[in-house]
Amino acid sequence: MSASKRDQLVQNALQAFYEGGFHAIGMDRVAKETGVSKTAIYKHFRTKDELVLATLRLRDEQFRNWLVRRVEALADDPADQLLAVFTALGEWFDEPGFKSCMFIKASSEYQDRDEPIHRTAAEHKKLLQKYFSMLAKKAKLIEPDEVARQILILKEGAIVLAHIYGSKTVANDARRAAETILGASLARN
Amino acid sequence: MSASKRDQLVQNALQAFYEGGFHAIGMDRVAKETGVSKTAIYKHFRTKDELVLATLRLRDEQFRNWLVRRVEALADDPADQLLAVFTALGEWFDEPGFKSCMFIKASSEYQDRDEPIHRTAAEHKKLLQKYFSMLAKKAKLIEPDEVARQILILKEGAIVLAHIYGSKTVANDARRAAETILGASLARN
DNA sequence: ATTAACATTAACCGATCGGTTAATGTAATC
DNA sequence: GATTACATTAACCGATCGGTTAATGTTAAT
Repeated sequence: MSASKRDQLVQNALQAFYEGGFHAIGMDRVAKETGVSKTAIYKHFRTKDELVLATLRLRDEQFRNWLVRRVEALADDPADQLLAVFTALGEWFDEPGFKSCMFIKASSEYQDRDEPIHRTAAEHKKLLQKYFSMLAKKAKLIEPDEVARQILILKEGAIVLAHIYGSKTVANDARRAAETILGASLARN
Repeated sequence: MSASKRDQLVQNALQAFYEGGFHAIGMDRVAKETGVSKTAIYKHFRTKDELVLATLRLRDEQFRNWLVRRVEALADDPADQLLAVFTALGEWFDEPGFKSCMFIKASSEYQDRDEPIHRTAAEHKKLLQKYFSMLAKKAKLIEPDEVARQILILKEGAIVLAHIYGSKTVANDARRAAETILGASLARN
């Protein structure tokens, strides 16, 4: 199997797990929906968990790339970019295929914090927090790290609620909350 | 089976699903851990999904009762009560058995919004939102409904992050964000 | 043309899935 | 004491779980 075929397998498995859930989608189903035989899959991944890990690593890269690019397209000023996060989220929520965050779902199904899959989800969130922290520092906020953590909390809450009851206002509510928080952290300057 | 024994079955099943996940815990396992035979379980619940629904209804009642009582014990003023939500959450996060919110996990494993289990999770969140809305109105905030939705977003985000990487500051961060939001909504009065 | 190396297929493994059925135990009614 | 009603047990159902193995292609080097 060529490298690109392996990538396609991971991409298709990612799609299957995202749409169907990790435990609910079996390896036979993965084989069928990716067009790759089970034997071929197990040639590249020793266990299902390793395949799941590969899909999460791909998702991490895809999601953070998408977010950073979309945010940079939406705003120039770092403070505005922190708010643009929620504009981008709102666009994501409106996509027909939106089904919450893959890492929240992964941590829901692999609950133990020392499981590699759970740890991968945690690392993804840490990287997002670092990104927000960098923006908050560039925006010269008083307490950039705390604000970054709060932005992350708003982001995760918005995703969960957008998935649970597809509210059209949730991205907007989160954005306005972020505006208030940023406003308070700027005002003290 | 007496009514109280049925309640015990649901309570034990709730514990098993909360700790192990809905798809990961099979009915044989439920039977073993509740001490009730599978046949006896299926006398009261036609399907596994109906048992899951029963556990969610119980959890909804338990969680909201706990939250309201804890909040009322922590503060008298309605605005302070909205902040006390996050103090209560922090206590919950510190409990050894804490493993995220059962309804977030349910909506992660039963993703389709028209599934009864998913809808039950949505109703739980709606009821919390109503509770926050009532407090916000009693606190005479300018935009009580919007603030209530934002408090809910902060709550869900805090739960997710507390579960994913057990941060000790996440409840505090959310609380301070709520303080800022409430402060802004009071200041305009 | 033969052989060696690699992919792919599909049958198979024991275990478990959600759910049912037949047999056994137990208690109350007659 | 026989009968009825109900609980409980455990064996069982086909399907699917994660994972393996043997057989079959296919390709490339000899």
